[in-house]
Amino acid sequence: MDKPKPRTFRVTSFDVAAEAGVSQSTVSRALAGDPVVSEATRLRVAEAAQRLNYYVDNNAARLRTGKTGTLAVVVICRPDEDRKDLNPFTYALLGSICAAASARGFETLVSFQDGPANFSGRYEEQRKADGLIVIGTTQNEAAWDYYRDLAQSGMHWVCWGSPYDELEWIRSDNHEGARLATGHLIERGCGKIACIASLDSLQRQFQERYDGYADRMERAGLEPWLVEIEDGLSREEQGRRAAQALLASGRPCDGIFAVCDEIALGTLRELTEGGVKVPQQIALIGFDGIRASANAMPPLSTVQPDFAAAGAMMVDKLLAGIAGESHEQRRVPVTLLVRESTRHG
Amino acid sequence: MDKPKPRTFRVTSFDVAAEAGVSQSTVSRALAGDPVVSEATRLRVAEAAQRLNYYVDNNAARLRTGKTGTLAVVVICRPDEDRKDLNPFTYALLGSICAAASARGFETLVSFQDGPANFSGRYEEQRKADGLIVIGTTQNEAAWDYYRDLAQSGMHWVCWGSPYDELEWIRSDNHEGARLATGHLIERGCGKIACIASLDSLQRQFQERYDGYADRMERAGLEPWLVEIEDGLSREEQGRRAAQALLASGRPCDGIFAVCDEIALGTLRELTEGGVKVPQQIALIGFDGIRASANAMPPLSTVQPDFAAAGAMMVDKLLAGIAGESHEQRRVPVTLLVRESTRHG
DNA sequence: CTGAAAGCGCTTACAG
DNA sequence: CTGAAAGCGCTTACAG
Repeated sequence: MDKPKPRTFRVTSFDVAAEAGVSQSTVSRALAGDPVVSEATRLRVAEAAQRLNYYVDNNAARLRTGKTGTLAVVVICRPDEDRKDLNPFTYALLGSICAAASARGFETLVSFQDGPANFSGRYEEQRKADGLIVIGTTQNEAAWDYYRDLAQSGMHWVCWGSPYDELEWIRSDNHEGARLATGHLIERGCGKIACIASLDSLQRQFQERYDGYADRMERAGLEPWLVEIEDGLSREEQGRRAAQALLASGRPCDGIFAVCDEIALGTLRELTEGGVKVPQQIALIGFDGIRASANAMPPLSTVQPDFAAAGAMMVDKLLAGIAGESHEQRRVPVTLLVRESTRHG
Repeated sequence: MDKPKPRTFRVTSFDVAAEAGVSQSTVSRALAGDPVVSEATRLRVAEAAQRLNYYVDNNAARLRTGKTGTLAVVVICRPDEDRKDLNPFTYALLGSICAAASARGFETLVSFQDGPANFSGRYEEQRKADGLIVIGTTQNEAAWDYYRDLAQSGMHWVCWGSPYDELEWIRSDNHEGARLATGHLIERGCGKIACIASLDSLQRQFQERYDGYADRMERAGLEPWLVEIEDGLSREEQGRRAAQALLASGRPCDGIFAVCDEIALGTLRELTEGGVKVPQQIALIGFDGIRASANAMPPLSTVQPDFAAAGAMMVDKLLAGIAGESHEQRRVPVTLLVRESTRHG
C-alpha cells in the first residue's frame, strides 16, 4: 500500500496572528484593509502574512459574509454544437463580460449549456454566485424557457439574446445600427436594397434590425425588400440560401443589408462564387462586427457594437439589481464600420 | 430613509430535517447520496428539500471538505488587447475546457489576464479552485514568467501555449500536423514550398511545426524554405508581410505552409490582392482549424486539432495531478482538412 | 441505519 | 485601537 499522504497543514489567520503578535480578529481586519486598524499593526500583520505565505480562505469568508464575490455566466449553445463552432460574437461578449466583472472585483464562473441535461441556473441558491448573466443563441428555445421560468424565483440576472422582451435584457442599439447601415448604402448610391432577415418573433434582434432598415428605406422613399432566411440551418448556410433566392428572383439588386455578419459571410461567398462582384454590382453590409468580417474577401462592412460597453453594461445592470438599485440603460451603442464590401468602385 | 431590507431567511439543512422528521446529519447524507441511508429516508428527505426549495450551501460544503469542485482557467491576452480580438483558437480551446470540466463535475472560474496589474494565480491558496489551467498567447512573456514562478510553489496546473518546455503542457501534435500539411502539398504536385514560420525560441509550437515541415520536405528530397515572420505585429499582418517578402524575393513558389491560420489568412489576402491565384498559382495551407478558415475566399485548407480532445486532455491531466496520479498524454491528435486553397485547378 | 457533536476558517458585533 | 466569542451551514468521525 501507499504511504498515507502527509496531511498538508493550512496556514490560517491564527498562525498569522501568532507570528505578528496580535489577535486573530486583528489579522482579519488588517488584511481586509479595515481603516480602524493602526498603520503600524496593519504593516506588521501584512509582513507576517507574507512570511507565512498566507491567503484568506475564500470559502470561510464567503460562508461568513454570505457574499460570493462571483458572477455566474451561462453561455447557451445549440444542442450538441461543437464549442469551436460557437458564434464568435458570443465569445467576444463573454470575454467582455469577464473583463468588466474582473474590473469591478468579481470572479466569473462560466458554463456552457446546451440541453435539459445541462441546464443549471441555481447559482444563488447554491451560493455559488451573487447573480447570473445569460448569453448565447436565441435559437435554443428550451434553454430560454428554462431561464424564464427560473427568473420567476426572483433571482438576480441579466441576459443577452433572449427571445422574450419581458426579461432583463441588454441589446445592441439594433434600430439605430440598421438605420446606419441602410443609410450608408443609400448614400453610396444604392436604390434597390434587399434586407436578409427573419421576422420570426423569437429573433428579436433580427426583427429590430429589419425594422430599422425598413424605417430608413421608407424615409428615403424606397420600398423595403425582405429576403427571409430559412430556419434550422447554420447562419452561413442561411446567408447562402438567401443569396440564391435573391439572385433567382431576377429582381434587380444593388445593395444588401444582412442582419448579422455570419449570414453576410455566407451571402458574400454565394455571390462571389456566382460571379457577382461585391461591391461593384452589389454592395453588402452585415451587423455584429465579428473578427472574421475583417478577413473576408472583400473585407465586410458592418455595424459594430461597443463590446467593452456591452460587457460593462451587463455587469453594471446585474450589480445594480443585486444592490436593489434600478438601472435603465439597456442599449449598447453601435458604430458603422465601412470596409471594401460597400466602397465605391 | 429607506426601510431596512427585510432579512432574507435562508433555508438550511436543519429546516429540511424538521420538515422530513429526521436529523440534520441524515439530511446531509441523504442529499449527498450516501448509500448508508435507507431508500425510504432518502426519498422523504428529497421531497422535503424540494418542498422547501432547499439547495446545499456550496460555501459551507467547501469549507468543511476543503475541496472546491472548481477549476480555474486563466486566459493570457496581449496587453490591452480588446477581448474581441483574442485569437479564436483560444476561445475554442476555452470552450472545450469548460465543457470537459463540466462533464467531469467541475465548475470553471474563468479570468482573462494581460498584465502585471492583472496577474493572479493563487487560486488554490485562496481556496477558489483545486487547480489551474492556463492558456493563451505565447507572446505575453511577463505572464508566462509569472506563472512559471508560481509553479515553483507546487500548485496543480496545466498549460497550453507556454514558451517553456519544462512546464506541464499539452499541445497539438505539431510535428505530425506539419508533416501532413506538407505531404499534402507535395502529393498535390507542389515542389517549391515555403513555410511561413518563426524559429524564435519562445514560439515552441511554431518551431515544432517548422520542424515537421522541414522533416517532410527533406524526406521528399526538397529543400526547406523558411520565410520568417516579423515580431510585434498582429498575426494577420505577419502573414501579409511574409507574403510580400516572399513575392519580392522573386523566388519561384507553388505552395505555402503557414504555421497558423491567422497568419495564413493574412497571407491569403496579400496574395489575392497582389493578383496571385490561390490555389492555381500558389496552394496555401494553415494550421489550427479556426472557424474563419472555412469562411475565407477561397476556403483555407488547414490542420485541425481535435478540440474536444484538447479540453478533455487538459482537464484530465490536471485532475490526475490533483489526485497525485501521473498522466503522460500531452499531444492532441490532428487532422488534415482539405479545402479549396489547396485543391487542384 | 440514524443522531449528537465537533470543527472547517473566517467576519463582525460586542466590550473594553 | 484591539481582543474574546459567536456563528455562518455544512460533512463526517464517533457512538449507538
